[in-house]
Amino acid sequence: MMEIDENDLKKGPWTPEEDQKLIDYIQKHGHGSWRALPKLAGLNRCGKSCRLRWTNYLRPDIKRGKFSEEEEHIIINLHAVLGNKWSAIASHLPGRTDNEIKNFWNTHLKKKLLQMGIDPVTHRPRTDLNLLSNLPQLLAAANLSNLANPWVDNVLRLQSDATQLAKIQVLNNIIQVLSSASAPNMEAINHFRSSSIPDQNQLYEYLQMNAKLEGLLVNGSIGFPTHDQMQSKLTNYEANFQLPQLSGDQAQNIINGLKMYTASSNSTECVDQVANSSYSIPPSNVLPNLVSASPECSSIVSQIENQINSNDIISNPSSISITFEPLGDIMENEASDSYWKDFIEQASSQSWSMS
DNA sequence: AACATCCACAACCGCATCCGA
DNA sequence: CTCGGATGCGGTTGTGGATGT
Repeated sequence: MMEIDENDLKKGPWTPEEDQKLIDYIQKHGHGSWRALPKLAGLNRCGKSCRLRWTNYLRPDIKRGKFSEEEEHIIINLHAVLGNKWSAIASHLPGRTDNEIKNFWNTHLKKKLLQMGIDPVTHRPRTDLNLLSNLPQLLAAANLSNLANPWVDNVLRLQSDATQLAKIQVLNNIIQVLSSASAPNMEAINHFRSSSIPDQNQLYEYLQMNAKLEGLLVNGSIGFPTHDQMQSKLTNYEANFQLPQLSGDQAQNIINGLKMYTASSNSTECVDQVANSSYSIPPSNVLPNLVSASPECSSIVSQIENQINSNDIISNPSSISITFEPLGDIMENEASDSYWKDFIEQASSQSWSMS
């Protein structure tokens, strides 16, 4: 119920009378200093409470009511790019507040994605979840083509070599864990960055490829792509992307990074399994070499641009939802601000349906 | 009808960031 | 430069209505 704090300021739900006082005052005088406003407006509230009530509820330009399907898709796409940056997402949805979007996400969209078998944090198929405990089962699952996730299952069916895909998947997962936005381990990531990996650009390439695959898996219709759709996408995908070759040193670094990452989470056994398993790292004779490494950030940017502009491969904003630090640096770089602004504009207008 | 549980959402809290003196 | 107040942000909580038993 209504509560009064130690300064005799009211908390909790606003009454219509309070709302009216706030509206009247702001319409006459503007809000000015929020701290000073309550006294001037005759409200027994703190300034913060007034600001929140105004910006989230009383502001005249607020759009109320249900989110449209289009808004829903925009939110999902932007979330894939921006994560829980609610205010940034809100800035692309006129009339919607960050609070409203956040609530909508937590109450509706998260569940919806989960039901679709997509991890709402990573926007990846949920087979990535529980990675560390699932690793030993992954290969067997791939060989049986019996994964619970329909997207992955589809892809696996289409692969001539399910084992190879399992290897890709494992490496995906390792990198995903190391770069996870939900639980970043800076020590491990920095290890990755500063250690003796010969060419980090190969990892960038790999992540992009990974993102492409993710795009194939996650994007498209809400509902499962048909066999023909998957076949066609995969054909394009395979024609355009190749996997990086990782040397033994690189592999060891990944394992070291993973060890550091998991050292704090009682998963050392799993790490050892990864380290010792025959399928944890793609050997060079299984995975094709990189055609070319792209040494410059601008190259990555242009590749992403091509990706956005290309019609042949699904261009899903979530395909850039990589939180691996070096890419994060690019996103932080002021020089590329305008690029990202453009990108986000495009992302927010991406068509959701598979064409 | 009464009670319990679930669910959606407004509002709060604590921390981060901004900005002017 | 740095300090402190103002504002913004994201996570979380509390409340009330809806639904289930």
